[in-house]
Amino acid sequence: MSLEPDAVTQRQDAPGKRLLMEAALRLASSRRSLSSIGLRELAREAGLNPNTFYRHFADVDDLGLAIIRDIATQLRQPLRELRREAAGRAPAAGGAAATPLGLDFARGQRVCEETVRLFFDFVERHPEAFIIGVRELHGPSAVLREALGQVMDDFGADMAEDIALFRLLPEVPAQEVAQLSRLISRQLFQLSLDYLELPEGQRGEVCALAERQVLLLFTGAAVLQALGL
Amino acid sequence: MSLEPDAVTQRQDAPGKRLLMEAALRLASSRRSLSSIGLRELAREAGLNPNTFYRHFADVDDLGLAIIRDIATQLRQPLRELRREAAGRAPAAGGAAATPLGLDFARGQRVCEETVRLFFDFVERHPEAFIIGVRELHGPSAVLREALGQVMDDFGADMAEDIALFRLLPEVPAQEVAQLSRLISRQLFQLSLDYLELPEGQRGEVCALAERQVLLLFTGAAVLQALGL
DNA sequence: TGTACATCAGTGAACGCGCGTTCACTGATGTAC
DNA sequence: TGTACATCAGTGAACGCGCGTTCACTGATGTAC
Repeated sequence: MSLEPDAVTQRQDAPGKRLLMEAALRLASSRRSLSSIGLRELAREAGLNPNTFYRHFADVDDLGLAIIRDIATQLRQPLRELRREAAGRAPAAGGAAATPLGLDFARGQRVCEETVRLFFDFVERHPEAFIIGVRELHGPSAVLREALGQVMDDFGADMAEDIALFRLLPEVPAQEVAQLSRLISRQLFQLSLDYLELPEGQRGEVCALAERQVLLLFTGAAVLQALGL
Repeated sequence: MSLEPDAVTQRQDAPGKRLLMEAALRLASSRRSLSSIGLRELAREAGLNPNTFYRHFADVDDLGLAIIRDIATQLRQPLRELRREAAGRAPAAGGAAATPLGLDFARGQRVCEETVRLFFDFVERHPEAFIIGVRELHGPSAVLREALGQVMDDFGADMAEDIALFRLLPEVPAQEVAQLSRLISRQLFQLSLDYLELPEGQRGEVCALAERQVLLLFTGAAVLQALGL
């Protein structure tokens, strides 16, 4: 079950296939959208014959799907581990006195901070993946949009599972947590682009903004639930 | 000051320029991203000679900017009016008893519902504008991204101004309201794509989800403020 | 162990086509006198 | 009021180029017997 993150699709692939996917990653993140990459442009970037493309992919959408699957596999498991690491480092509060509205604010805040910070560290190490992911989520190809929507929802589902596991929102029903997680997941992905666009020095601001927003959403969900709305 | 929404740039423009912009709107929303539209493809769609493009625009980004300016002008004022209409229809609660945490929940909820519903009605009448807006916000052209980011922030600033005007978050400082408004503004634009992608029957769900999210954010902001975090 | 054959990633030349861009032109509208 | 000229949106032909796709080929690897 737990293979090395980048081994699943890549190790057994032909070198040319890998070269093409890496070239597409490079081109799509810096210059253009995935669907508008030219086949010859791609081959040039990969240092291969234009024709080689057809040995591995039916068309550009096919390549896009392969890349998305690859990215999703590379990101999903590490992101879970990040979250569990963060939750593990922020122990639960002692008494019920510290938990108004059934919310352990201090712990929630610490987990948010930790997770968000680790998330953006991770963004910094995989810029292309995030640029392409967010861009194609609203891109012109319906096939890729759908695939990426699914990936995002999977991330959201993971997050919801962890929120339940660590009892971060004990009073809130599962379906609400799921919606909240999807919203946070998408929002963090959006912010990852802002993060990458800024120069080194100002990235901390995006991080702080994200922490604040996540805390805001957790609080809102807990309070609305407590008020029975 | 208050010109007709679509008169500002269009009435004085040459017919060919209008035809080209409308053709680009049609193509970019249905098929491709703005920056990947071919100049001849565009001319064909507009029923004009390919050459005519150069009479009005320097390059494709130039056309994109013109379209964005046009869209922003068409949307901004009507959106404000929508919000004021909604706020006007939801009168303030009577006593302080109904306003725990300094929040008039009943009124806030009604204003959210009304505004969000009117917003999605509006989305339904201008689908191309929203599709292009959100797509290019994360598209490959840095020039267009920047221009659209500015537009979104302007929308957010309008919203913040109205929140202050109608005293929907009286306890929350202006800067927090501004951040909250930007977040809501972006989130609603994102959701507008989901809305448009669904068939008629399921669109209500997106609307309900949006209402819930906006309420969640308002609540979170008010509570965090009240708790002094 | 050796030989014959199949598989398959990658090559290189060639095709027809649509692209962006240029040029010189037309014809309508506005303006000077 | 009429004539001459300038402006400018839109036209049509032509250019060279890079594109996607095809074909027949090579050479390495694996496999059957």
